[in-house]
Amino acid sequence: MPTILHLDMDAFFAAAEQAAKPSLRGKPVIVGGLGPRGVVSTASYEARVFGVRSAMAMAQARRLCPNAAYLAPRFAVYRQVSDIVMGLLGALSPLVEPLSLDEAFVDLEAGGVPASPEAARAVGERLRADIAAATGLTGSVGLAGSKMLAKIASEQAKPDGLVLIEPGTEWELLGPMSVRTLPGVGPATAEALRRAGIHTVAETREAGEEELVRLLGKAHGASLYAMACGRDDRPVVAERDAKSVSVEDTFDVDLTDRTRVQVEVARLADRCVRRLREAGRSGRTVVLKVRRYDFSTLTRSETLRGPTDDPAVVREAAARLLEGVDTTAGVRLLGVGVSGLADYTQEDLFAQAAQAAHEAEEAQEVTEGAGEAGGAPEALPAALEEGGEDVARPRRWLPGADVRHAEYGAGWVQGSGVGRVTVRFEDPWSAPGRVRTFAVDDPALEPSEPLPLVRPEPAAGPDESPAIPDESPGHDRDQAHDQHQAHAPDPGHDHGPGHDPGRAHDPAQAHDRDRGRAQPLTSSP
DNA sequence: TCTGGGGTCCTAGGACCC
DNA sequence: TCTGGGGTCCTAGGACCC
Repeated sequence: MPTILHLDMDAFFAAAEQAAKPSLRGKPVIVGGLGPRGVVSTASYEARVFGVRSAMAMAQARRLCPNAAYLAPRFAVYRQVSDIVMGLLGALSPLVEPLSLDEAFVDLEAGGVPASPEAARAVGERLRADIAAATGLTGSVGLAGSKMLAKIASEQAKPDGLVLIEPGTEWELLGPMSVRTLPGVGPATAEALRRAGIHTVAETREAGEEELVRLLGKAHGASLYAMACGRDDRPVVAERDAKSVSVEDTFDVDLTDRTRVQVEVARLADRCVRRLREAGRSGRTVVLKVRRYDFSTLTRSETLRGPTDDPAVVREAAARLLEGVDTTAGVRLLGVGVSGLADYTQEDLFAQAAQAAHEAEEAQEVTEGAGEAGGAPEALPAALEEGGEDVARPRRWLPGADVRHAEYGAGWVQGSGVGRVTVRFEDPWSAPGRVRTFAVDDPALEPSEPLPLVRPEPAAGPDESPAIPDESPGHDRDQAHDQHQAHAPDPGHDHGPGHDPGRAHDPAQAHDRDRGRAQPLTSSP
């Protein structure tokens, strides 16, 4: 019986941008890292027509689709939308397993949905309608008796559809499909299977478990055989505790200066600890990751005597690990992680005491003013340094970013370069807006918070409308927009000078691997 | 202008212990 | 005292996923 539902939002990041920016609807939109080493997170269906795909180098995307809008990801927006969607899933069942911001499994049986195809289909269709109403975006739903099949179903449903796999039809359905369809089969496994003459799921079954174990190892071979036979009893697991926390940066230009490498490792250690603390955790194993100029990657790790969330301890461990790594030929990526996580409360007393002493010391330093470079390690200096080296640092206007102009109201950055920034003035509920250009340091222009994609209900009953956090006061501004003539956008070309080379642009990104045919998006509510 | 960032799980060898 | 046989922890690397 189809008791598992898999939801996958369609071209999530790109669709959210199209919903937020009326001038981009129906046009190719590519969201990802905009720097010289960026990759595509999500391409809208209009961009996929040109061959642009997730995980593709941004440089290649620009060659394939030079007229697309190229935007930096706005995670705050995607998280907001995701929270709304996950909330709708939570209403279906207590057993919801999010896989990412835009994807989740739901155990319908645990939610008391009757075990019939009709009931499952009805729930799925209603969910899709609710998502469209609450977010303005479309999602695809797969329904089946297992996680694997539900996911295959949602893939087939894309975009904006629903597919239910009737129990008893799995064997036939799976047989002709590529081995790559099965979870856990990536490029390496597919290649190993290909060399053995195995291309399809049917051929995988025919090979037999023993042969697969011989080819791929015990765990992998056995699970692959089960999957190929349509057997998948993995349960839907609600909330799993994170097992590690890590941060990494790819640099626009390879680092060769040893001191610079050391500085970056210290910064990463601080960022990592900040995230660790936000999660209320501490960890025992510190991991340093180094990707060299030739893309070869190595990790070095050290396990401490007890868990810590002390930035100085992590920084020192990372620095020690770096000592054993030759970086003279150039480093393209550095990362610092912590694993062996424990709850903060399990922090050993000794470390806690040291930590407390440290913080006291540090508080003092801060009050003493611009303390720098002292032998004493300062905790979390990068946190302050990041935005804080204020004064004359020119503002960076990332394509896609929300802005507000004193006179023209809400808009977003279309591009910037040679001392100018181009802004399109429109909001999620307006008609396509007009473009204006300003000096990058125009005081009337300032960064602003994203607006919700769906206009909040004019406060009727507090219980009625979906919860959209409204953190931007005064979003009903004047702004009469020019209806006609939203000329074709052509943003993003000129992210040109004005960015600091040697520094990564958009460290955080995520993925959206859905594939499918092109189809115009209906993103307005 | 080749190849992001944040995770999970598995394997394999050596240390160490019983 | 010639080569045992687990278990567990640690480290390093790799595949895979979104």
